[in-house]
Amino acid sequence: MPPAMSTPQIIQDPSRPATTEEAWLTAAYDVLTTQGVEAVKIMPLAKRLQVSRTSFYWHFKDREALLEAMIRYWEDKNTGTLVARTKAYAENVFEAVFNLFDCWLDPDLFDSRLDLAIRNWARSDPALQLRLDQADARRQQAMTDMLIRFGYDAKEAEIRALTMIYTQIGYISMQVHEEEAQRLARMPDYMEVFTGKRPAQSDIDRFIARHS
Amino acid sequence: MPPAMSTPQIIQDPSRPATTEEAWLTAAYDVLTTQGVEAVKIMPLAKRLQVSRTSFYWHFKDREALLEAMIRYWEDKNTGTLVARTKAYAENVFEAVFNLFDCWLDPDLFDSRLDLAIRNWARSDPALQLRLDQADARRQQAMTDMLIRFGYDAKEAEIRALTMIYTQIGYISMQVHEEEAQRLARMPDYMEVFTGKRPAQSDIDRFIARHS
DNA sequence: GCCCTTCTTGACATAACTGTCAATTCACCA
DNA sequence: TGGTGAATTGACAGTTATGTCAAGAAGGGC
Repeated sequence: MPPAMSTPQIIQDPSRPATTEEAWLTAAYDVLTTQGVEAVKIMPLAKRLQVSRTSFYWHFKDREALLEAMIRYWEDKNTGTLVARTKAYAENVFEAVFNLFDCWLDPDLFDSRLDLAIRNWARSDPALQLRLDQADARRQQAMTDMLIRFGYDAKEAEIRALTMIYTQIGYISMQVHEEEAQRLARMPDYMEVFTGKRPAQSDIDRFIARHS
Repeated sequence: MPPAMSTPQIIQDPSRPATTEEAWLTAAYDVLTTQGVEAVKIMPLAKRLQVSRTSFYWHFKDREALLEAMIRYWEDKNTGTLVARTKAYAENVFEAVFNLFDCWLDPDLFDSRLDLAIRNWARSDPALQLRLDQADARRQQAMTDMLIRFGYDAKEAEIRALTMIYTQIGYISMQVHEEEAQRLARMPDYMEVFTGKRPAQSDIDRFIARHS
């Protein structure tokens, strides 16, 4: 396996990729998130990178290996951060859910485009679907546990966790294009729907403040 | 344009397709909903149908035309039914939202697999994305109006409508596989999250009754 | 029986993609 | 300067898809 497969963090590097290998990875990431797996083809990527198509095979065994690198990156990143977020310090349920909302707003915490791409891809790849199901189960458990910690009974916590998850995925899936400000402004209302309670103005202010 | 393009209802016909043209349509529909547009290719479809690949071109101008038929079918069906459902008779908001839940439970009312497929497809097809955005706007408006009719103020109605839409799409997108019974059992809890109020037992009973 | 419309087919032309391999370039360093 | 390993390349071989066309089958009406 090529070295970069275990450290595909490069993908997020804002600077222009340093090595050709990184260039292949970022290009693949780009196409994967905008057009789906089917569009991740060596020939077009080579054209875009202004590089010989066959040089790809020096860095990666085959197309499969490139795609595997994408999955690794996703696994390392998305679910991990989300689950960690449910365990972050919070004085009340509003603070806890606002912590989750951060993932919604900050691309560094949760890569929603990639999440969607992986999801679509998994639909025609049973092995990937399995990994995805496991990731989803972890996310759901973590969110349910969080709500239970703040006093919801198990059944209600589960439904509310599911609502949050589905809403997030639905939002991503629908490719909503809201103004940043509007999105932020709506958060307190979502909060009320998700928790069933109205947050204190101080909770809202703290949340808004850290996103400005 | 081939005749069937304006009447692709055949897709839902439970019986084995009568004509070859219908066979192409149902096969395309099948692949589209399970594997995505990219997988809708003439050659594999021909293989599956045990028919010559080239006979396709007698029925349809080209691959494009087949895909257009899929879009037409989706447009004719999904948004139309959903919007109609928001206008159905209801004595209170619970009854109204339960009417919407019907779409969730009854594949005849709303084809969620197709909806998801169209959504993914639209990500790499700007023209389709436009049509999809219009459909989404219609759905959202209809649901918001419904909630306003039952006493929610405009802003709250909008957020609650969005939550319902995102939850639905998220549920579809995540390919959840719940037992029919569990799914049904959870509906009253979702109801409470979505409306912010607890439904009367009679509303629940009426809903459960019509899904047995 | 014959024709005409409907539908199906195989041969042909073309394009895009994948992967292998041996030859070549490049950059560094001893 | 010359050698060595890292990286790149073009030619080759193979697969899968698209679409055109002219020839052929199937089945009814006269």
